[in-house]
Amino acid sequence: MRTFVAVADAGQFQEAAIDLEITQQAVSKRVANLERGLGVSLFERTARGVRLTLDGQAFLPHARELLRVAERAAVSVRPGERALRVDVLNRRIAPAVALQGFYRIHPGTELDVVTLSDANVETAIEAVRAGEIDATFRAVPGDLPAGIVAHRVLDDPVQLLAGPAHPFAGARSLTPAALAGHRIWIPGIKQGTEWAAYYDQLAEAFDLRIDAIGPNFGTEALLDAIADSAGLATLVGTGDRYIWPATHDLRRIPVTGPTPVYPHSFVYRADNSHPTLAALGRHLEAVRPAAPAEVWLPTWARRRD
Amino acid sequence: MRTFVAVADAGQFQEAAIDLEITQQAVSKRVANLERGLGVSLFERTARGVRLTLDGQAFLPHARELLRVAERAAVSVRPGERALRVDVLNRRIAPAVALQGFYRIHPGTELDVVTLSDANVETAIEAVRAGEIDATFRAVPGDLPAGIVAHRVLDDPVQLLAGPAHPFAGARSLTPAALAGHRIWIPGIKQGTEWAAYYDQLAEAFDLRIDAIGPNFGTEALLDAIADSAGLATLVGTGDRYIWPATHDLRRIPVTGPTPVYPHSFVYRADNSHPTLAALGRHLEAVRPAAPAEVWLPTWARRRD
DNA sequence: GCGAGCCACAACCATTGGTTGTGCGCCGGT
DNA sequence: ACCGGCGCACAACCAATGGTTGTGGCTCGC
Repeated sequence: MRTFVAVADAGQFQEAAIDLEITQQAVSKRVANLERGLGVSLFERTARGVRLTLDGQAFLPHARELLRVAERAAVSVRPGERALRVDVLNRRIAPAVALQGFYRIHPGTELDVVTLSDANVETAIEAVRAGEIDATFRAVPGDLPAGIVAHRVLDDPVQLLAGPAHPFAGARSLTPAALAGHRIWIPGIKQGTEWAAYYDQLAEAFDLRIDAIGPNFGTEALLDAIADSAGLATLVGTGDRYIWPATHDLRRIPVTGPTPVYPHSFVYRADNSHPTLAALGRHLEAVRPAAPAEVWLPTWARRRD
Repeated sequence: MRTFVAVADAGQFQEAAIDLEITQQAVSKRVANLERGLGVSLFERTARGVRLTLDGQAFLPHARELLRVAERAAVSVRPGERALRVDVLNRRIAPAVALQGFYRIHPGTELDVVTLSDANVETAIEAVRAGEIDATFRAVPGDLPAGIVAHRVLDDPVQLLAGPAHPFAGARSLTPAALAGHRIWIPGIKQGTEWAAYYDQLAEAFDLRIDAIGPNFGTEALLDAIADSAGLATLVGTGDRYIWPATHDLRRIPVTGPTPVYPHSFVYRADNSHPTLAALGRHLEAVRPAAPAEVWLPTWARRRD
């Protein structure tokens, strides 16, 4: 491909060969192979060099695009000059949606969204410190190491997600206290994470019955189960993006009085000068949702930073 | 790359190997080579298969994009299913600009803009008939073969392009008759083309002195010459896109009373059912410029079709 | 008509990328 | 605790690829 583009630019095999630091015969072979593979002729051979055929002209911009994409792919993993790499707990929760919003406003930005495997807030912060990732969205219960900063950019109100047969299915809103004793499952929760710590404290505060999860068959299975159940519901973030079939007829019921919110912080190294990091930080400030009137937060998050 | 994506999808080398119809060892080698080339590790090897590393996660979307682009590149030259291929006389004149406008409104459309080499209207129409190209923008002086249709989509008013020292440099507009006797060069004109036929008739109608071009050193050289000359000017289309340095201080002077217009037709096969062709046709109708009050057209274009 | 310039073909060889065979580590069942 | 199955990596081997040099034929300009 690179050879094809070089020849198209040079207008002759000879010169392209010099540019590529190979022999003219090698260029000839490469182009012949490419033409054979595509089944069309890309150049008209003339006495003074070559000229693109119609197929060649049509192919050229695609070839250039391919080289661009290949270059970007290589850059995406080259330490030092790589795209901004941001970790999210999973790709369906509010921070991932916020990142998508950022990308929509700044299309073409070099941004890689990843998910650390088997990570909790400590290992994620360690990954930030080590430079493995540029930033992470986490709830931060403890203290931060020196050089790491965190901004509370997304306090996401919790909602009940329930099927049509659930007693609260028709409610406009409900209080956390009203949930006492009801069975609640949380999708994808893992012990030892800050996510679990949050729901542990929430359960304790309002006497909720958040079931320890048995085998995790994935979010789809959970949503299926909720849709069919009169006794089972789940808690999700307002900004989360869970997609379920319309036939499930699931309802989101806001929780107020107080509103439990999940305190997502944007965590990064203070000395990271990646330009996209700064732009993303500004964007997150700008779209920061307004806080509900009366909120419930875990003890470790009550002083807002 | 394909192997990397297959492994990422399958979650293990073994299964990817079956999908790709090669051995597990070959997959292992390919991935190892890719990792060596990139200088990073893409997978964590586990007992039950593999899992993407952070670098792998960042790399994966780029790899998918690369495969998409490669596929599109191959399709672009595959007869029968290829992108709409449209010929323009050159990439700077109004039809090319119109195509760009179409692409801006319909981004991602499979559209290839090409330029037939050494073609005049007859050979271009023959190329349309043969299916080499889907459509061409041409002025059509003669009759069309059966099955080929042409729509006058773009009557482009001619303007004088002159340097600051030219006698008409300060004029707001001028009549074609006023140009009688003045030296005029036309960029890139070739004898035997419909382009030349148009200017031949225009010259005859108003007693213009359109110089047969000597050696053609390209448009840039022509613009340079005009910028410095008091006696030399050129005629360009209103919709043309010629870029020149600001220091040249070139001026476009509208020609009216009557306004010579160049009648670009959109020419294609009536039986071509390419969806993009229909969309492009509709777009061209929609953006069709209003005709000036009093126009001059060559005799063969006076009945508008 | 002839030389210069450029591309294609042929012969040859190093490297690559595939195969088969094998070893090792991890997890799960007995 | 041990054993067996599963899955990846390494080694040896071989065919195919992709480079090289050498040469021939074509076209254009002098």
